[in-house]
Amino acid sequence: MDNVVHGRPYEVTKDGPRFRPCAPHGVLSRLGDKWTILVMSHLAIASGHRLRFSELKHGIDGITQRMLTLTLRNLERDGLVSRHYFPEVPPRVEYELTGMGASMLPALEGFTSWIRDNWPRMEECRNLFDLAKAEHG
Amino acid sequence: MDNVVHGRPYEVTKDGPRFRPCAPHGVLSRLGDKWTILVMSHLAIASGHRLRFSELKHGIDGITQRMLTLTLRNLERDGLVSRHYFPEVPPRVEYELTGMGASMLPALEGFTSWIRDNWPRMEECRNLFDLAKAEHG
DNA sequence: CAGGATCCCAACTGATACTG
DNA sequence: CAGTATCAGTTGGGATCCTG
Repeated sequence: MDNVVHGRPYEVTKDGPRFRPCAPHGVLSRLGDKWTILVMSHLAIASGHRLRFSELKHGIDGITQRMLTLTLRNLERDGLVSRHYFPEVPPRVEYELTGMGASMLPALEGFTSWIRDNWPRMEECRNLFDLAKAEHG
Repeated sequence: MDNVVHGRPYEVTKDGPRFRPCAPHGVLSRLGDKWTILVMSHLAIASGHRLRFSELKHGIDGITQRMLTLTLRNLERDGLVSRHYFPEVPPRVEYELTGMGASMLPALEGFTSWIRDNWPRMEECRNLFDLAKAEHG
């Protein structure tokens, strides 16, 4: 009803709370894709939160031209990044975090700092889990 | 070298900072998959942070048995959820947030509250972007 | 009840080649 | 330089059937 957890409303039925897929998943799945966080992090530490295409491409190990383009288009579509095109020869294109994009950084930082703190333990848990699974058969 | 942003170390080269794929992406891609956040949210609001398989299945609209099992196995492997098996007939299995799993909730909540606040604007941006793209050709 | 095993399709990603 | 277009490989997820 008016209940909300993790940004998601849920209804209380006689069988318990019931969620349906909605907003948070869309954003998290975007951030969880292969390159988006790396692009956001790069822009986050850049002066003016602004970099040109080739700087991003060079700074992100292993990204292809195609995937960088797709990632930036998605971020632009979501209003998190703005694209600045300079009709020179050769052309120059700069990408910049928007106000909304920059406003996301503290929340993202909060979350990723939890990850940093807990990552070693998660690795340990995974190893234990895989080990237990391997030996029991 | 010792620079860190979003939980990720990066090295400063003569051409600028350079990241490589690492920890935060793994966690965010897990949370960004189709069902994980829904499962976490459900356990978050459950009494004792604990629910049985069928309660989760019934409470998450559209999830299949297979995907719920896979999602829970991944969470268990990461040490975020623990599995309690009761050898009765018919069998009963309960899933519970671990201490580490519960410790993630505030960070997740911080992030999803940002999403909730900014979601309408993101939707608007998407519509504008799609519209502009459609009319320019 | 909980979940393993299979099959199949859709979506994501990479590699490569081409262009304003 | 900063893209777009195309093709191929891989992965994610749904549907279905079977079992302790």
